[in-house]
Amino acid sequence: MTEKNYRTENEFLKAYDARAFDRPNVSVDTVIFTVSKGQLKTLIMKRANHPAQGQWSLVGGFIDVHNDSELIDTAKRKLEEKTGVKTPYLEQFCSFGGKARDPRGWSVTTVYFALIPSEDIVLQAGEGATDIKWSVVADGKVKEKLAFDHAQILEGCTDRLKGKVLYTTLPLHLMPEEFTLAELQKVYEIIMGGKMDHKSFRRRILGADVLEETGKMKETGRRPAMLYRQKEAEGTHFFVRNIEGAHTK
Amino acid sequence: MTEKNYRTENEFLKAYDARAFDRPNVSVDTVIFTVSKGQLKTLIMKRANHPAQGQWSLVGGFIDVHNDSELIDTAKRKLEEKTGVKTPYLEQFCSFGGKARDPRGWSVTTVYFALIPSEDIVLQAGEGATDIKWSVVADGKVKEKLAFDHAQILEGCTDRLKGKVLYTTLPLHLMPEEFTLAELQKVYEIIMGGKMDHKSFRRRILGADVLEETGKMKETGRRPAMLYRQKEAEGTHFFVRNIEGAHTK
DNA sequence: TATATTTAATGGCTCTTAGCCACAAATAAA
DNA sequence: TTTATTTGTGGCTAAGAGCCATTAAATATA
Repeated sequence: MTEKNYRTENEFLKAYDARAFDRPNVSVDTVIFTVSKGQLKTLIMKRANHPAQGQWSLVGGFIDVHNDSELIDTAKRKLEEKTGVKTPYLEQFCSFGGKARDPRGWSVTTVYFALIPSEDIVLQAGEGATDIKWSVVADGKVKEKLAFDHAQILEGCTDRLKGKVLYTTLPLHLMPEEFTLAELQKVYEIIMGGKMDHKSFRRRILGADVLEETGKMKETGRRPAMLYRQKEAEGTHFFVRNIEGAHTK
Repeated sequence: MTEKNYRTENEFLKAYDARAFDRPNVSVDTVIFTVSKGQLKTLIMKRANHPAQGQWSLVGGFIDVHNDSELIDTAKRKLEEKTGVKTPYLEQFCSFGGKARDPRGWSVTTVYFALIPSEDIVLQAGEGATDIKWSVVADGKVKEKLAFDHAQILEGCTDRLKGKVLYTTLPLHLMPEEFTLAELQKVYEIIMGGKMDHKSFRRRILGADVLEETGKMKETGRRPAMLYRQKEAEGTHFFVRNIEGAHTK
């Protein structure tokens, strides 16, 4: 970094000038997924300020070096600010960095994705946004034009989600407290974009031993269905075999 | 970001001061894996400068905002500088960021991992390092104490590699131009840390259709073995079913 | 009341592929 | 010629996904 020789590390740190070198901007963006009314949706906001003022973008912002201790804290802070949700499923997706992705110059964004159930969410535009809304994700895209490289980010994130649905129980994080197996299967199918055999699905999910019966039945007008809930302290289950056919990437 | 109102984006960008806000340091670190003499190894360097002067660390460095266009360029630049390898398998692993991981303050590092065949590598300590060497990775750890949070990074990266070996053909990137199936199986076993049935292995790899026979045989002192090479333009193959038993994370 | 319709849940088959183990083939050394 | 060692194949079992028919429980309708 610097060629000057310091005797001790403390001496070096004392003389260290954090602004002596050009460094990229660093932000955290979060692709917030939910499933409601039979559709996969993601949260987008209309930017209040330059650059890309007035354009739709993912939810994100700069790291607050004084209040955030880790990258995920920035993601949690922004997510709670917009949705009020404090304990979502949050997974780091990937980081994007380059000189061309933001007109302000070299920038890096670390992207997380969140899965939240759709019920009881009250959106708040809050700081930096003039509007905020759920937008339907179809084929990895929303109909709105997104600022910066956010369309590409969304597409990558959707691919990751679609991939993981084939061998994990991630969709459980999109479900309300109690749900039927048919409802869960529907969420799988919405994300995958295809039908699943219901016998295979039941065998698979029940075999994973991540659900427990509530004992209650859901009255649907036809034969009632058992209501399940996720077992306490069961993490995401990874299956050793994928649903459906092979996929080579 | 700023509350002041600019009429146009150009006006805003003209007035934009890249150093007006505290921003984290951004670096790229690469966990460079190879397999040689029956062991998984990673490249570590001895730091020439403060902080953590004289300690071993992963290969990495700051982004050169004037010469690197994207994150991966920083990784490639550092990798070529140390090993001379220009076209390795490079995959982004994860980013680590926080206020405590570097004594200079808030920092973010995007970690890549590289897989390179062990032959013909000439190491060069180069800038910022007084020494560089391959160190054996056992159980996700090297015997040297690593600077910053690099031990944790190495462990995470090794887990990712071990996980992917169960359902991909990633180990092909660790092989020389021509190799036998027994040699490839050995590399799988070294990474997994366990034995595989050779019939299953052959069936799996040959069924993936990623290899072609060279026609040449390797004379090993016993029955000669067919030499294979990777098929041109075949990417990493993803199997729909894992090797070995289930793993829940 | 009897029947049709719809959704929930189960039974039972096939097919793919990993695990296992025996055996044949090719080579060098004894 | 025999033995040891490594390469490579054959053939079986087991797990679990795909497929499809059947039964069960509710409502709607004739």
